[in-house]
Amino acid sequence: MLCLLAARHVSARILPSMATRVRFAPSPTGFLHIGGVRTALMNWLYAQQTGGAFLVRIENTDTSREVEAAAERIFDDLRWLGLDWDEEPRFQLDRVDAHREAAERLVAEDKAYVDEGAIRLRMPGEGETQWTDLVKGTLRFANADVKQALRPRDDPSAPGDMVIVRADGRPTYNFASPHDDVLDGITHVIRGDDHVSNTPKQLAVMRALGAEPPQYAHLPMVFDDSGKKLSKRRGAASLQELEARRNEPLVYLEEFRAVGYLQDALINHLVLLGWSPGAEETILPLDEILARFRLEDVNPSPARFDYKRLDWMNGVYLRALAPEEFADRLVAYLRQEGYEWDEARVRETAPLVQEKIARLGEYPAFAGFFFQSAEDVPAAAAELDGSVIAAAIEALEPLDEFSPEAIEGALRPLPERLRLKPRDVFRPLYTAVCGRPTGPSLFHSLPLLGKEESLARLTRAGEHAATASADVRVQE
RNA sequence: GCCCCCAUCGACUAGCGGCCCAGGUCGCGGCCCUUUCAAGGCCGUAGCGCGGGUUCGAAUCCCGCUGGGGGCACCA
Repeated sequence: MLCLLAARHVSARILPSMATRVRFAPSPTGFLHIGGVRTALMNWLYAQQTGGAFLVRIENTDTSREVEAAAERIFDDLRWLGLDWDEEPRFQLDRVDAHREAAERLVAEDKAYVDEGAIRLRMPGEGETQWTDLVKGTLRFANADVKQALRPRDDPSAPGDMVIVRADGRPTYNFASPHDDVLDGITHVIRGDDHVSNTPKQLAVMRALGAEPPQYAHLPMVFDDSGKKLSKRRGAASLQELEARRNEPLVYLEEFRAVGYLQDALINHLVLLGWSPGAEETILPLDEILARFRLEDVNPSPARFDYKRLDWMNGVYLRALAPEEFADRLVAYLRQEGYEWDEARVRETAPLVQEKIARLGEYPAFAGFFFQSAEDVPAAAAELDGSVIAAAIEALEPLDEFSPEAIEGALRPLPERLRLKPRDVFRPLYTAVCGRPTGPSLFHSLPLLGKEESLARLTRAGEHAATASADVRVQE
């Protein structure tokens, strides 16, 4: 038992010395899916750990402006996450000629044949195809079953040989992909679970090509909250757009970016989907992940994407940032999201919100009142309390120095004086100043607004409170 | 329909035959702290899908069932 354990770890260390090459191969359809991001991450981690190369291959079927744009977005997403790749990204379509020639060679060797203009690979009808998957262990398929699956359901007399080049000359995915892997010298194919049943077909291609097959690692799927596969849907790339339909779960990396998650938190959360360091730790900075991640330890069962846990984790990372770093991130984030707010003011207010928000995207709603004038701050009458506000005005009015300490000295005694709970005093005040019952420390926010503006807001809110209660009385 | 995979608290997981009347984290509940809200502290909640084996002993090994998922094209 002991030596078995040892062997497992030894093999993981020895294999890498043979210059591993892995690849992430997204298709350029729309946005980069978060499940794909995890696949990319695990490929990248493996390459980093083994000193190998991480390649990106765009599996495009055509070359259009859309493909170009989608590829560019994928590169941008990977760069944003810090998953930098080696060598120039490949485009599958750039190698159609090579694929076609390889297929023709197979025909010449009688390993494939032409059928109604298409080229089909002769598939073995007996025996089985098996491989040792790095995460799933030994996987085996009866060759007869593989063939059977290749026949259309309504045509049991079909040959059951895989088309590798279509009649129109375009190579098929299950031929192009393994051939690309051969051409790129890929040693480890790390990809989603949904490719398991493609693997025997691709191994058949490898075999026919006379190539040494790579190691395979099939990562379990990522499900959404409801336990279904994270589905593709219309992507949204801006905070406003996402807020408009906030009940939809995020699925694309751009969406996670748009609501203000940090790279480190996202990576930390993603790597914990299907893998655990074994020890009782949850917060793992990248260097820690790099030191401890083992592809062999990824567990084979599917995982749900836990949004609440991500929020918690993002908050942890946000709070751990040095204040200047936090401000930098916030400024960059707001700029990216199109807020043209005064940078100096954002920086001033940043320390007041750092401990309060879990995502950078919460800032506009939480601290937007700093960028509004008294008239624009919404007056939520229900939360207001005229007498409390009047007392606050009275306490603040005489202050010469409008400092946090002075304000605290003036407001802190209010609950006791009014014989109210602190909560019943401060919620109305927050509402008056921030437009909602919660916000960053009043003592620190008011000096930033200035005495005049602060009193203006309180006064205005006081009037609202008065008319509101008058309305109520009239109705009664 | 056929093939393949998976199965520990609500979620992510630790567990590799005795150290487990199952541990950690999120969530949820309570209490404390508190200028609102958070954050923080403390306490609590809750799980080995079912049935058979194997074994002195099983969450851990084997078989079956059930449940979930993935895949079955001249799509990628």
